[in-house]
Amino acid sequence: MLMTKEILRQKKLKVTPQRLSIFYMLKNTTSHPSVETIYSLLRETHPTMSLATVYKTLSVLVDANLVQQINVGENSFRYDATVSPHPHIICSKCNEVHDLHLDFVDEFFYKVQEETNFKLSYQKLYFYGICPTCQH
Amino acid sequence: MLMTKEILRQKKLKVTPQRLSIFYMLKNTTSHPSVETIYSLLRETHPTMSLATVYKTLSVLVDANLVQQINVGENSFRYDATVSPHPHIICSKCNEVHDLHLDFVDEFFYKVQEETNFKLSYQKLYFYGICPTCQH
DNA sequence: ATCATTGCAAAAGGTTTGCACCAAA
DNA sequence: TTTGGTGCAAACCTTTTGCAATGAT
Repeated sequence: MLMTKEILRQKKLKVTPQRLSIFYMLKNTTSHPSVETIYSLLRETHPTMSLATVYKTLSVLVDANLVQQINVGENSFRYDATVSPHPHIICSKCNEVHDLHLDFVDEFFYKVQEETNFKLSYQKLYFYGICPTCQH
Repeated sequence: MLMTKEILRQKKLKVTPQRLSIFYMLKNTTSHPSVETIYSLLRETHPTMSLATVYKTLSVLVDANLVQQINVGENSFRYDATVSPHPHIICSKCNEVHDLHLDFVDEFFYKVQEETNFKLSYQKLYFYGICPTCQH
């Protein structure tokens, strides 16, 4: 919990219980939750927290580059406290979203930059299929 | 125009002026328009077409695999009549979305499949940066 | 003639905003 | 004490839905 507080201070963000709890929860899940999911889970421990606060807090965390927003093809966003540019893989059956850490991603990034003459800043890579568990 | 009609017939979709015009326009643009853009452009030539029809038609075309839906991080979808799984590159300044045709994409796809044991069906790859024109 | 598609309006998400109150610094 | 965050409700925007009228086969 201390760590979380310090990171917020470092970014010159006011430290509030709401911000702490949202950021802390995102750092401790691999499920890439949506706003609705974050809200319902935190309601259990923070009954007064409003949906608007969740939205506002996430926006602040994204702007501070502490959290990234992803869109996997649903009509809502999901959030990920791992901000390094890593690909995501989505199971079309159970709809779970997993992080991928692949060593050849950077190489790919630079190849694209070279071929296009864009000045690239980041990438979002999504892979869709059936996960090993759901294949049975 | 004949081509468009035939493709719809082939997919056993009823051929209507609305479907023809939406599909035809998507096949003849590289701008990856949103529903709103498609609707306003087509209103000029088809004043009675409704927004709901644009949504329903796009849904039909996506299901028939004649059009793909992409989400580039906006809170709305864009549409692309090139259905082969190619990456997109987005300029963060002018917000234009371009197709990328890279020979090493397939290789990348199979590498991910091998490493993850997923049975992959498709991928969505987005690159973000500043385009050559906007760099000046 | 049949049955799917269209257009309209209403409803349903998801997200944003304005403002009074409250809490962090 | 000041500044900015929170919570509530209303508004907004994109997308979906129900249904009667219309059009494609």
